[in-house]
Amino acid sequence: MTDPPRRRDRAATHAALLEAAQRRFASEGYDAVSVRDVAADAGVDAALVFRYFGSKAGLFRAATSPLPAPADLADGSAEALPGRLLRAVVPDAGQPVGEEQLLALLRSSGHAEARAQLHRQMCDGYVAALAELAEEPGRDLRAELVGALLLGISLQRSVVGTPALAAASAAEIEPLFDAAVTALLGSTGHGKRADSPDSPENQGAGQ
Amino acid sequence: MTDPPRRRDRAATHAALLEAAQRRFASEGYDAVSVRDVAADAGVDAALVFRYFGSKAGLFRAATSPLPAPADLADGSAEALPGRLLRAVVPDAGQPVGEEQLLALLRSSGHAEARAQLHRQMCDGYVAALAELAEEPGRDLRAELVGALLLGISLQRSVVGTPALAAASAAEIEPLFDAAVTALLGSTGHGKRADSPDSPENQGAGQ
DNA sequence: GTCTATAACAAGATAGAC
DNA sequence: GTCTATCTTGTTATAGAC
Repeated sequence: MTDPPRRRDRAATHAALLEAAQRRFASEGYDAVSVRDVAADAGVDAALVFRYFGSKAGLFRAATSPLPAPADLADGSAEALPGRLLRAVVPDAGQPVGEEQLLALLRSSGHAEARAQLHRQMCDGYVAALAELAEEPGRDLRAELVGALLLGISLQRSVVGTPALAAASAAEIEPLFDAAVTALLGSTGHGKRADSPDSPENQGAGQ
Repeated sequence: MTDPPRRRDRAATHAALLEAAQRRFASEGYDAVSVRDVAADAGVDAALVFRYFGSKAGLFRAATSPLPAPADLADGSAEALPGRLLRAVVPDAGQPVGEEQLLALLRSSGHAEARAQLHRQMCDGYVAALAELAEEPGRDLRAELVGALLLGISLQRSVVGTPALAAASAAEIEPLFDAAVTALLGSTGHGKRADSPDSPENQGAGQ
């Protein structure tokens, strides 16, 4: 779909296959897309998939492993982290970051492998970083609830398609999102605000 | 899987097929389960599926349409609605309400039909009821964000499997959830609490 | 020698004929 | 209700172009 069918370039074919797989898996899920589909999208033959990725499962693994780097979310000021997370989920410039990979994993969550990867990425990445900001008691629970909100926002926008959320920009969502995150991370229902100088800026992500 | 293989009862066969389909579609998604699978679970032949439901798609439609009644969520006091929603998503008695249907729809969301049904159920049911409680400006956006939180909680528990949320009971989650809902529904970031006697108890669900 | 396409295989799917 | 035709799937072996 990118070039005339003849393209004798190992790297380019590999990349085209991977990109096509990311799009297909994200929009249709693992089972609904055949290796012939992604090969056709990439403009090459299906046999190439096995030559470069070993199997369909290998292709899926390669297409879904580069989830949005959790390291990028950990650096920077701690108080601004929720905002960074929000912009990662609802990009302003229209540039999707890891939305496709997340969708691919979710739509393929009937498979244990996809579920395991989703679990790892979520727990070790997002939730661990958020737990640094949460207060006791229930630090982990608080962090996971913020993660749930982010996950829900992403899903509402991409698959459920609720009108207001799908049309809203990050700037419009941010005030509400911030208030909710503050309520979830702070003391139980006391309406604690983020401007309290707690400064938990140690970013060790201690598991 | 329920009875000896011979059972000449139209209604019982129909019900057994439907129940098996709900479980299978929820745990594996539309594409991963074959009509043979659900027929075997129901203890009948695969051809019966086509006799009773017309096609595989018809079976899926029948298995996913009875989402948790949105009417049950609309009656009762308006302030208690978030709590009712939470208990619908994380049941105390271990009895999943509409979780299976939600999972089935999500795992099959690569198909436009499943996505459309998900959209309808979400928008016309949950979000419409929640919008009654939200303040301006951004009433719809506020309601959809609460819906996103609920959706995310359900997903974290069932597919992602984040530890704290999966192990928590509704009673443990409720204080945090309530604080977040209050923040989302109330005025922008002013930390408005639910105990304000706004009393929007008109339950007309005027679409 | 390396990259790509053709062709064929076994297994399993849906669906319709009996 | 059973059986079976037809199609699609993932995958491999083989042959062809650069």
